[in-house]
Amino acid sequence: MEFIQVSEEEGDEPIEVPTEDDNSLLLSTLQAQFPGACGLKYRNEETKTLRGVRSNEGRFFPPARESGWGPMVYFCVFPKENKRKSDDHLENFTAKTKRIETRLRCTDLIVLGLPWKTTEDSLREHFEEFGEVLMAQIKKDIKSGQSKGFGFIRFGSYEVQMNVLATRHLIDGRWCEVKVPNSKQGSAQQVPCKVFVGRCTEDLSSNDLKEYFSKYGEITDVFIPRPFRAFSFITFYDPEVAQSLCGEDHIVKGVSVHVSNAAPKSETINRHSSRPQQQQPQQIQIQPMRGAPNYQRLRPKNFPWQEPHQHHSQDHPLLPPQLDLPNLQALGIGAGERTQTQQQSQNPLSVGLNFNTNRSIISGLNQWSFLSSGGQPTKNNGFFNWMNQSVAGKDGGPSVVETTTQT
DNA sequence: GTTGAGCGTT
Repeated sequence: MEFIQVSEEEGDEPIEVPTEDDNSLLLSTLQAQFPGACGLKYRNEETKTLRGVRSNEGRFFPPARESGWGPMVYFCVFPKENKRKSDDHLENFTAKTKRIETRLRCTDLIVLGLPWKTTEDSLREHFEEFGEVLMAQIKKDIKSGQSKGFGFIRFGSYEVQMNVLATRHLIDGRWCEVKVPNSKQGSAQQVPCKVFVGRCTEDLSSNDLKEYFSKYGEITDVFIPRPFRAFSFITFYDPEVAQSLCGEDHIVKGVSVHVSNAAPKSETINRHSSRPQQQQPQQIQIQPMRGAPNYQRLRPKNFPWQEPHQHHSQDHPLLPPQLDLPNLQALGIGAGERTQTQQQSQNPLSVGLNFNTNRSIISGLNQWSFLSSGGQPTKNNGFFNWMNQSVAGKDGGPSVVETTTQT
C-alpha cells in the first residue's frame, strides 16, 4: 500500500489517501476525504495538460503500469460542469460534453423491497430529503392496484443520485434497496476503452496504428480483423483517452481514418453471428492484466444492511457473513449495462475460478464480489465488466462492431 | 384478505 497526494483543486493543500493492495485507489476512499468527487486527474509534466486517471467500477488505477502513482499531486474531479477549469481545448469539448452526458446524467433508479403500504407520495417524500425528485412511481398490479413492492425514482441532479445510491434507505419502516435498473440501457455506463477505427487501408499495420495513436495515451491492444475488413480496434488504457478520440478523423500514414465508439460485443454476437456462442467463455484464455480486480472474498446476494427479519437465510454456506456497507456499485460510475446473455453465457469466472458447474456460487459471484483487501464490496459488475472488457479486446468481435457502428 | 425476489402496461 502507498499513499498518494490528492487535493481538491490544483494549488490546494493535498491530503494523502491510501491505496489498496493492488495499487488501486477506491472511489470510496477518495470520497471519504472529498465528498462528491467522482474522478481524478493530474497534470502531465510532459504535455502540461491535465490528464484523467483511469477509473472503473468504483476504483482508480495508476496512470503508469510500472511506476505506479508516482510523487505527483492528483486533483479531484467533481460532477458539476461549472467546476471545470476553462483551459479545456476546443477539440476536447465534444468529448467532454459527451462524457458528461453519458456518465453524469440522471437515470431512473429502481427501489426494491418497498413495503406494500408505500405510496408514490410517501416514496417521493422519503427521497425528497435528498434533493429534487422528478419522478416517483410504484409498480402496482393492474387489477387490484396492490403495490408490487418496487418502484422507480428519478432525481434532478446527478450528485443527489449518487448520494441516494450510496445511502441505505428506511422507507415506511422497511430497508429498501436502490439500484440502477438493469432492464434498460442508457443507465450510467462505463466509458469504454476500445474504439473502432474505420476507413483503414490494408497496408495500415497494427504497429502503424499503435505508433500513431500512442501519442494520445497508452495503448493496450490493437486488433485488426483478418481477412481485411477496412476497420480495426484500438484499446486504450485510459477510457477517457478513448472517448476523447471518438468522432474524430485522423491521418495515419497518409490514410484518413475515422474513430468512433466500438459497439458492445454482446449486441454483435446476438445480431450477426449464426454460430451459437454459449460455450465461448469456456474456451477463452484469461490472461493477467493490469487493473484486474484482486478477487479475494465473496459476498452473499442479500442486501448487506437488510434487517435480520427481512432476509430469509439465503446466505451461502461458503460465503462470509454480512456486513453493513454502502452500495458502491450503485454509485452509478461503473454500472455498466449488460445483457442477460452476457451474464449467463459469458461468465468468465466459470473459467477463472473453476466454478463452471455450480450455479448457486456463480450467482453469488454475480451479485457480490469483494475486490482487494479494502473490504469494500463492488456489487454486480466489477469483475465481469473488467473481464469482458479484456476478453473483448482479444477476440474483438469484428462481425460485431462492423454493423453496430453504422448507425 | 396471502407475498418479499425482482426490473418499468404507457
